[in-house]
Amino acid sequence: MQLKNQVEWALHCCAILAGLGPDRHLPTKDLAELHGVPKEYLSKALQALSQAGIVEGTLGPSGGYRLARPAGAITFLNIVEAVEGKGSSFACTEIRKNNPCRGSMSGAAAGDSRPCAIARVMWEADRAWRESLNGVSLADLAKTLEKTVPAPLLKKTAAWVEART
Amino acid sequence: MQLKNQVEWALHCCAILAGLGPDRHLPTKDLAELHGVPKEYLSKALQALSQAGIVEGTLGPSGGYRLARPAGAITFLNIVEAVEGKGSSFACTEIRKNNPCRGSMSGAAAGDSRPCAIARVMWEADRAWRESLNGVSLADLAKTLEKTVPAPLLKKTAAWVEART
DNA sequence: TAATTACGGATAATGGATATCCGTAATAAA
DNA sequence: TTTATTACGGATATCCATTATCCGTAATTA
Repeated sequence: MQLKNQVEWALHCCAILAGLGPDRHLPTKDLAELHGVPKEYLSKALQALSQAGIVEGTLGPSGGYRLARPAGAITFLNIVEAVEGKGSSFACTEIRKNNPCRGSMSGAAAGDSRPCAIARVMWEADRAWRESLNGVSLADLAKTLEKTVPAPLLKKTAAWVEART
Repeated sequence: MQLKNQVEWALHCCAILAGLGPDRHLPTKDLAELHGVPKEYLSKALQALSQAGIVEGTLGPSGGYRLARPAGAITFLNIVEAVEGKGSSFACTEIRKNNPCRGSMSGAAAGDSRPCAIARVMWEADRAWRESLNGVSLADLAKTLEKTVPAPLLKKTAAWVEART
C-alpha cells in the first residue's frame, strides 16, 4: 500500500505556494524545476488541487498557481485527499456473504444489517489517520520549516521563487 | 492507495481460526470455500501469516492452520503488517534535495540533518493508523462478532468449521 | 502405500500508477 | 493586433505491483 508520488509533490508545491506574496503566481514549470520532477505529470497533480479548490490557476504570461485559501485553512488532509481521493484504504468486499451457511437464512438471520465488524475496525484506523492529517495546516508546516531549515537556504529559495512570480 | 485484498482475507481467516477448539486445524481449502476466494491465492496470504508467526501450519491429512498465539495476543496490526508489509504508506523521495538553491551549499547549510518536515507529518499519521490497528485484538473481534452476528448463523458456521477440523 | 496438506518457486494476466504528448482557450506583454 | 505564455483536459503509452494460477516437494496421517 503506497500513496502516489503525486501526493509528495503536491505537498511540497503547496509548501512553496504558502510562502508566496499576496497575488503572486508561480507556474508549473518552475514548481517542477524546483523539485526536479516532470513538468507535464506534476501538472496533473496541480490540476487536482485546482479542482479541489485548494489552489487557483491563472492563465497567460505571469500566470501560474497560488493558494485559494489562507495557509491556515488548508490541511494536509485536504491536499492528500485532493490527489489520492477520499476513499478508504480498506475496501470491504463483503466476503462474509460468501459463507455457505448463510444460504438457508433470510433477512435478520443473515446478519448483515450492521457493517462488517472487521471493516469497522479498519475504517476506524483510517479515520484516525485522516484525523492526524487534518490536524496539521500549511501554516503549521511553514512554522516548522522556518525553525528547521537553515536561514540561508530558506532565504535563497524564497528569492529564487520570488524572481519567478 | 488501497490495501491488498489479501488483508481482508487474512483478517477473516484469523477470525475463524480464533474460534477453533484447542489443537484443531482448518485447511486452506475450507477457509477458501468459506469465504468464496481462490484457494491457491489465499494460500499465499496464509503463508505470510505463517512466516510472521501468527498462524501455524500442519502438514498431512487432518492438517491445516491454527493460531500460533492466543487470540488476545494477536492484533489487527500484526495481521495487516504480515500481509501488507511494515513499510510506511508515505515514501519520502527527498525531492527537497533537488532544490537548485542547494547547489552551492554544503553540510549544515543544506539542512537535511533532520528528516523532511512533510514526511514527518505523514509518518505521524501512519503511526496513528498503526496505533489504532494495534488496539484491537482477535479476542476483541470475537467478542464483537458474538454480539452482532445472529446466534443461528454463528452456531451454524461454528458447526460447519468444526466438522472440517 | 496412498491420500492429504503446507510450502515455495515459476509464470501469466490484470489494472492502476506513472509519464508523455498535443490541442484549446485565456491572458498578458510586446 | 500580434505573439508568447499559461492552465487545462483528452488521448495515449509505459511501467510495475497486485492478482491469480500452476506445479513440484516434503511432511504427515490414514
